[in-house]
Amino acid sequence: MAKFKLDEIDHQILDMLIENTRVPFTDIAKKLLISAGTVHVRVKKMEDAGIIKGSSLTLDYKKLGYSFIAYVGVFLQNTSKTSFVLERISEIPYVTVAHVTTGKFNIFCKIRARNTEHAKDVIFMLDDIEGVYRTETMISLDESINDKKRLMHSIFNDL
Amino acid sequence: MAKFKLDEIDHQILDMLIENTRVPFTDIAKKLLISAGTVHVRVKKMEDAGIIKGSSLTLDYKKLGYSFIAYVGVFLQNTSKTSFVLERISEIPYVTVAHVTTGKFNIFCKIRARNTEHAKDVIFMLDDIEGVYRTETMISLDESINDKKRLMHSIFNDL
DNA sequence: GGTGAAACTTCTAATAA
DNA sequence: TTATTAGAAGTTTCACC
Repeated sequence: MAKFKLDEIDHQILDMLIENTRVPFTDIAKKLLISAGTVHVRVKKMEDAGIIKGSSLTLDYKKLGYSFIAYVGVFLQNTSKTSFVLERISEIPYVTVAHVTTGKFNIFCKIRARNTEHAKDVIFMLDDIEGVYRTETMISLDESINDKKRLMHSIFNDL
Repeated sequence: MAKFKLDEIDHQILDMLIENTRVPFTDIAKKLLISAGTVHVRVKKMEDAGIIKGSSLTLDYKKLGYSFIAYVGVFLQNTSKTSFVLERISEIPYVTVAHVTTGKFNIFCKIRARNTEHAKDVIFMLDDIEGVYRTETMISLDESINDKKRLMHSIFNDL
């Protein structure tokens, strides 16, 4: 995968859009002392290059009654069953991310649930998948998410 | 934390915005057979209630040269050092998420790096934090992210 | 609550530099 | 590559259901 060449202006545009995707291009233009047309062209270019894959809302799941987060490590009976199990896992909506990993576990996933009871149900669903030997759960007591902008700054300085 | 009451229309609006935050309100209105003004008011209400916390871009980190993902479990010498260590961890931009967890590890984090070499540097940074006893790394070979919309549908059906 | 229309702002594509 | 510009499109407010 080739590295895409971002210049300082692209970087600044991304910076503003990372914080709020609906910020008007005219505002970005004003801040960067360029025209809104230029912002438009640059964003389009980054979209076409696939750097910007899309945009999404950040929701408060706690306010929706889903305050429980856990990570579940999955041990398989046999690694040849990996893709089958991944498929089954992807059918569970409460699993938000799944990884095939090296190290202790074969598959590693993050789940989001209403409460302990509900999480138990979800973990049982995972345990019940054919090919799963056993699972190990880590309950999150507190989640802190690092600023995406910070990472982007480091990435930009590396390029 | 009180659960917020979303009705079918709010849900549909969220659904469209989750997929693309820049979809025009007029498009949403057309699809849901309501006025653009109503969409506007509803979105504002969800923002005010804090359900919608913000919006952000989905970036292709691989294309930016950052294809390495790992999870790192952190063992502390003493749990009283948790907040101090979390502070230090939050200063490392390559750590994207950190959790305080029950179970095997005291702290659990996700890192994103350029490559194995770079990841090693990041893990050494974690190891070097005062109060960290040792760490355990799981390298992600493959990440699959479940559709946010699927989770929202389940949440909506639960409410 | 919702609507429709007016006033205002922003987007976008073509043209020019 | 960037700026300008003008018509198209979107947002937001408000008087009225």
